[in-house]
Amino acid sequence: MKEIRIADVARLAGVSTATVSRVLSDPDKVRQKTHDLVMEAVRRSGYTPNSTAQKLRTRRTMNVLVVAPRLTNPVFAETLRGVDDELTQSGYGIIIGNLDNRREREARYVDLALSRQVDGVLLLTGYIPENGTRSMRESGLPIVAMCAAIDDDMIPNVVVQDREASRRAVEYLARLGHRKFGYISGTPGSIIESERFGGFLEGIAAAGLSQDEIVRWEGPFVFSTGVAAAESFLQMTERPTGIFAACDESAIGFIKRVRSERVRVPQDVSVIGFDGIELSDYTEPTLTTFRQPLHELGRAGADTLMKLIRKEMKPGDWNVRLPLELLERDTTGPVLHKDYKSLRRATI
Amino acid sequence: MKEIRIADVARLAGVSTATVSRVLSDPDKVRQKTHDLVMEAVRRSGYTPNSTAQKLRTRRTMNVLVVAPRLTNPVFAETLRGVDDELTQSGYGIIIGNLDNRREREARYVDLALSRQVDGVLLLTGYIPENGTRSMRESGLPIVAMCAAIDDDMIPNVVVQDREASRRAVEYLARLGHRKFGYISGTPGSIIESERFGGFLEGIAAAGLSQDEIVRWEGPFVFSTGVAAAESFLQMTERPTGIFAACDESAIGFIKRVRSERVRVPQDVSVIGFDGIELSDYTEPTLTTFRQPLHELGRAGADTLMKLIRKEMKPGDWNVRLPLELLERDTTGPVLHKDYKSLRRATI
DNA sequence: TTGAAAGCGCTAACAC
DNA sequence: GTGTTAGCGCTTTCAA
Repeated sequence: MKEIRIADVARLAGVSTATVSRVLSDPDKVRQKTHDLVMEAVRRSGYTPNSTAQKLRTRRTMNVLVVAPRLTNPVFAETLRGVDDELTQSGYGIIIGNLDNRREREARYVDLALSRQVDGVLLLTGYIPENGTRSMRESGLPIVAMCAAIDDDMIPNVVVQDREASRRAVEYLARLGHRKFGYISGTPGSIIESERFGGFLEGIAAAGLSQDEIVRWEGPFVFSTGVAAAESFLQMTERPTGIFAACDESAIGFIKRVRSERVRVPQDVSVIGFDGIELSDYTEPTLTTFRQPLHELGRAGADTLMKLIRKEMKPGDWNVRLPLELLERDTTGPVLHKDYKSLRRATI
Repeated sequence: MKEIRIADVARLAGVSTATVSRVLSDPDKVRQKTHDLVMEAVRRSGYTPNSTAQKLRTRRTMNVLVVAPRLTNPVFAETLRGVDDELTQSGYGIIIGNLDNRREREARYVDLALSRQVDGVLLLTGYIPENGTRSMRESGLPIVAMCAAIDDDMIPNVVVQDREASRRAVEYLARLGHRKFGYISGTPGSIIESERFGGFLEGIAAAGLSQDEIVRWEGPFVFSTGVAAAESFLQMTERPTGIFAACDESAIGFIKRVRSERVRVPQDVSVIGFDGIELSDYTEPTLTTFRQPLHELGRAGADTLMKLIRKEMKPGDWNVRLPLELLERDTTGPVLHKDYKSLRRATI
């Protein structure tokens, strides 16, 4: 089976290759009669343009690279859908750069950018990938950061207000009368974790509290981190009454564990999560949390990249910071001092 | 920032473009001194070859398309890792075609193949994708089917022996004395389901039993299908003693539900699953099941495609059928008629 | 409205 | 060992 080239179609239709090309890319530039003639030839021959040749000639690949730490993470998956929606609309394809949490896999995608297999890059990593020698930045391609701000004039940030929301979480608990706080962390060292913890501390300071008053439990962004935090919590004699978990999974883990020891939520302890995953609305009691606008984030990031690629904006032109929505549900409530003390006697 | 081309490097090193190309692709063909000279120029200029131009010239994209029904399915995820291992070794990249269970998404990937953006295709779909007008087959690209056999001389099958294993499952239960069987299906209409049910029926026939003796519960490949099957099972007066579930998830759902009604596994009912997912070894009791050689499947499929691309084999040359391994664990055992009857009186 | 021709950046014959 | 040169298949001036 021989490859069909544009010249074959041109010959079949009795026109030049230029005309065939015009019919396929901009039909209005061609007489109706010619158009029909060419389309018939295309159909008869089963011609599809060779995309590599198109790319070389137009110097556009119509592909965008999306680099993510780990695909199975539902947060990234949902963001990716937003990206997909926007990009598909603009006729762009997506090449997924899945790091699978291993930094050595970055090199591959740096090379992809350097060798111009994509027209732009969306970073869900929080940092700029490197291949040992060179950074993706050197590709000169438009890049948009979509997971924590990257401090680089050439890279617009389209992010969620993690820090602000974390601060608001503390304010919210403080307004309910809470004075003693617990913080369940996410993956130590990750950008998201440090943003959220930073916001949490800001909230503590704003409430006029000392950092000595808080308890911090460390662990990755998973259910069991919350369970471990709960174990520690249950051992304490002076328990915090307001718990902020850096992700819903650990909030849910925490609640499940303390409830099994007859600690009441929210009467004895208020818990607020982060992310607004689907499950948070199905738990008993339903989880108070911040909903991340992931789909919007995906769309906004992709939209920004499109503008950058089309040179409709310059990198410094704007930084988007999307707000999170507080979902006031049933795991938070006012402090009830008496109940809390009697409970402590009963369960310790 | 101007693009650096091979001519720039050539000028910088004082050699021809052909020499630069040789240094980069086949260093042995060039004198050591020239090699060093060129490499220095490459480093100084920060040159990376334009991959689109390479592709057009060599007529190879060094990319393979992998089409999968749904990425979040752990079965596909694990197969994909095997594919990745093999392909990376050969210097090939992967373009993931995720259908997300929506057939209309096929078109995109058919076009990808037709426009020659890949050198070959790995199908985890069980059928050949189409775009409404044309089939991926018309691309003329090498294709390998890795999920149920596709009956096409041009497409080698590298598959797992679903049918045989299902038959063996029944044989195994029959050997333990079971005569009354239940079948918990997977997604109705899917190729995998029909293969497994087909094998199950073969086993029933081979055991000299009638199809009237069996109970079949329908539902997708998920946990809740097993739970629903269990509800139905619990209502029965003449319960089957041997249950074959078309996937581990539903086997686990079934077991969990019946155990909560004091039905003992395996004393009252034997259950055998399919796939050998990680969880199957963590349940209580541990699940008897067939382990799918997913990683090997991925490697074998990718290896076959590589051979096809390199023209080291013709499509009809071989069809691989990988056997599944029976993991005899704790949810299967001999029939105990007496216990079973007394139990029935107690729980109904 | 259409055609001729140049050239995107690279590799691989072929010649030296 | 190295250079010269002819394309890979397409789009896009430019001229008619």
